[in-house]
Amino acid sequence: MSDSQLRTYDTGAAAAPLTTREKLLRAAREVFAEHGLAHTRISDIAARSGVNRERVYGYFGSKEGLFDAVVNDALDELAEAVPLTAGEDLVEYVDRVHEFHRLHPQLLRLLLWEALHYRTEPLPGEEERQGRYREKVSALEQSLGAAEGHLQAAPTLFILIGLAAWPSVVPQLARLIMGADESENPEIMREHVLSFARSALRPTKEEAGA
Amino acid sequence: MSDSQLRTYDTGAAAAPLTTREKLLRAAREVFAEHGLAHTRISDIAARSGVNRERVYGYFGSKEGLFDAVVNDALDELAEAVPLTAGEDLVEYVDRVHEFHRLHPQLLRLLLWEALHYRTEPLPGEEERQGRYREKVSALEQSLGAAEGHLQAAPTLFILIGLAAWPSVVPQLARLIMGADESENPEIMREHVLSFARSALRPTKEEAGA
DNA sequence: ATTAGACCACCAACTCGTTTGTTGGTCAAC
DNA sequence: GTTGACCAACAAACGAGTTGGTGGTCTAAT
Repeated sequence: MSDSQLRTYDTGAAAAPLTTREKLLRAAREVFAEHGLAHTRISDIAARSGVNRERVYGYFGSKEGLFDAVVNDALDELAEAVPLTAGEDLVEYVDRVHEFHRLHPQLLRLLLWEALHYRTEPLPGEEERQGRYREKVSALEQSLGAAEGHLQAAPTLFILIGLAAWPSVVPQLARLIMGADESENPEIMREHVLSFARSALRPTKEEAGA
Repeated sequence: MSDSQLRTYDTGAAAAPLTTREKLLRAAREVFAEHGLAHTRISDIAARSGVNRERVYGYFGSKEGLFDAVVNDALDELAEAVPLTAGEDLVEYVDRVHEFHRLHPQLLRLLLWEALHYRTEPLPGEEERQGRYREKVSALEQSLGAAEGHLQAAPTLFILIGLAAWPSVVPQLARLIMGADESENPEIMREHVLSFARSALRPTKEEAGA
C-alpha cells in the first residue's frame, strides 16, 4: 500500500486540503491516463495541478517515478473499491467490477499504458500485486460452490475480470460492432455482460442433477 | 482495403522481393507494436527496415501517416486470417481468434496503442471497419441456432472476441493471477478460454428441452 | 516577544540531448 | 531521362531535468 491514497472515489469524509504531493498525484493520474507515459509533458501536470513543475522532481525524482507512484496509488484504490468477499455471488462481483471500470475508465487506461510499456518484464511492485490477487483467488475458491465445481478459481477470476472490463478496455470496438446507441448505453451493456456471466456460471447438467 | 498488404502470416506463395514501401511497413509494424506511437523513433524504423529515414516522408508524409497505414494494413490481415463463416461452430471461432492473437501479439498491441491514442474520437477508417464487423455479425446471426436463441449476435461477437483476446491483451495480469507456469502454457490457457466459451454458449434448459 | 533555522514552495533561466521533418545533391536502373 | 533510392547535413522545436535565488511559515531556542 502506498502511504498516500487519493481516495478520489470516496463519497464523504472531511475534505482535508490536498498536500502538494497529492495535488501532483491527482493531476498526474488524469494526464497520464489520457496521454500515456511518453506523450505526457511534466509541464501539463504542473499546470493542471497548479503546482510548480520543479516539485515533481523533489517528490518523485523523475517522470517515471511519478508514473509508478500514480499507478500504485490507483491500484490501492481499485483493491479497496472492489473487494471480493468469500462466498459472494460471482455475477454480482462481475457487476461491481464492470460498474467500477465504467465509472472510472482512467484506471484501466493507466494500467493498459503500463502494460504496453512494460511488455512482459516484471512490473514495479509485482509481488505486492500478486499478494492481492492471491487473496482474491482464495476468496473465490470459497465462492465456487458445488454448482460451479467445473471451474478453477484462478483462471475463472482472470476471465471474469476480463469480461467485466472489456467494454471499458475497447469502447471503440464495442461501438464498431454494436453501434454507438447500444454500446454507449450503460444498462444495455451491463445486461449483456451479466447475462453472459450468468450463462457461463450456471451449473452443468450433472451439477444440477446432483 | 489498403493496397499493399504484407501478408506476414501467409505460409507459402512465391516470396516476391519487398518493395521499399513494404519494407518500411513491415519494420514499422514491429517497432510501433513494441513502443507505441510516441516512443517510436523514425530512425529506428529506418534502421530496422534498411531503408533511408527520408523515404518515410516520401511515402507516408509523417510519423502518424505511417502509423495509420500500419494499422490499416494489419487490420486487413486480421480480417483475412480469421474469418467467421456463417453456420460455423462458435467455440471454434473463439479458438481461432485466440490462437491468432497468441501467435501474433503485435497486432493487438498495435490496436491497443491506437485505441488509447484516439480515445473515443472516431478512428481513421471507421466506416470501413464497421462494414467488416457488420458482415461478421450477420454471419454470426446464422450461426446462432435454436440452441443459442437467448443470445444476440452483435454483443455476443463483441464479448467472444474479448474472451479470446484477453490473455494476449493483459498477459501480465494473467501471470499475476494464475502464475507464470499456467498463464504461459498455451494449451492450459486455451483450455480455460474454450471451456469458458463452451459454458457460456451451451443451451439453456428450455432450449435443451425444446 | 524575537529571532534563527528548517522546511517548503515558487519562479525563471539554462543545459542539453533528442527527434521530426526538410533539402539539395549524387547515383544506379529501367 | 525519369524514377526512386541513398546520403549528409541542417533547422527548429521540444521537453526533461537542474540550479540558484526568493519568500513565506512554523517551531524552538534565546
